Amino acid sequence: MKLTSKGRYAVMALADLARFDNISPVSLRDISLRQGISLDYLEQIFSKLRKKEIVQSIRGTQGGYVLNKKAKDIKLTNIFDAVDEKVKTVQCKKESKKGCNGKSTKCLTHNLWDELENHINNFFKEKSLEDLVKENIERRI
Amino acid sequence: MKLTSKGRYAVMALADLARFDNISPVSLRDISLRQGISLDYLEQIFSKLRKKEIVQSIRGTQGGYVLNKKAKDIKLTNIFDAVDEKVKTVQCKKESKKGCNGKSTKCLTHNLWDELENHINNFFKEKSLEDLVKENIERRI
DNA sequence: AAGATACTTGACTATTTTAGTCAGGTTTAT
DNA sequence: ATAAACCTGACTAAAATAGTCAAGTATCTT
Ligand code: FES
Ligand code: FES
Repeated sequence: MKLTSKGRYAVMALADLARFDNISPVSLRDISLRQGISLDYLEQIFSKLRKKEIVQSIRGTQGGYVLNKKAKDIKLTNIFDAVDEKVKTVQCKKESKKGCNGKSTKCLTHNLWDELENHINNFFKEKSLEDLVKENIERRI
Repeated sequence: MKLTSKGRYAVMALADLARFDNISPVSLRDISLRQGISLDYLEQIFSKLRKKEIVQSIRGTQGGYVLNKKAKDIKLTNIFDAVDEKVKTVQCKKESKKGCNGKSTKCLTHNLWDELENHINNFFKEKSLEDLVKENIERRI
């Protein structure tokens, strides 16, 4: 069970963005250099973030991206949702009555994995981008 | 972020095993049929579980596997450990002082992912095989 | 108006990981 | 003897991931 780069980079890039976007738009090039993430890959990620209205783009020279909401209103859930980083623990389709083994009842572990999924998602629902930025400022002092 | 089959099957198979192993050894063939898991794959998994002393094997006709500890002393952590299903959220090497971006300090999100890793592992540390068996018995009533 | 910067889009590909399969064993109860 | 079941290691197909690449378009600065 591991976190993929897409999710990791999305949060990392937004954490970087959130520190400066009140001054001026932040270009992906800068984020790429500061965070060591491929520019082309960042573009894919920000395209999704923009479509889900987490960031706003400003084209042209001196352009870049800015947050589209307050940092405290952007939860990790929203970010992960936007870039399709999903938590998947059960194997079956949740809506279906059928189990993952093809049988007509849910398997022995279905409830367990469902609990796990909720457990993980709770973490993402609680944490906001603001929490992350604050923590980094404190560390720096 | 998703759970892999290896971890899922390991727990599923042990949950099945735990229900009957007090009567007689449970053969992988039976588990394979009941849970719909490939026999060959189960053998790989149980080889690891045996090496980590979670199950004990009994060879020959009428053989099979039995738990090597009490169900309440087998935590999900132990199972996942045995089959190398690890939770990996940070990208860097934890021991190292270096960050995942190659720089000399940890990245902006390192602490966040570390928290997440602990959050998930706590779930695995608390849940035992006994919990799982009990839950299934209750559901059945 | 020109040039540079930076966003936009979609297709393509290499690498890695996962999820098995396969072929050949060995042990032991009956 | 023979069948049931464990044991081992190597091999492979499929899927997912993590990018790259190419060809744009918009806007600011000079
Ligand atoms: S995970 Fe849902 S039935 Fe097995
Ligand atoms: S995850 Fe550890 S430094 Fe980025």
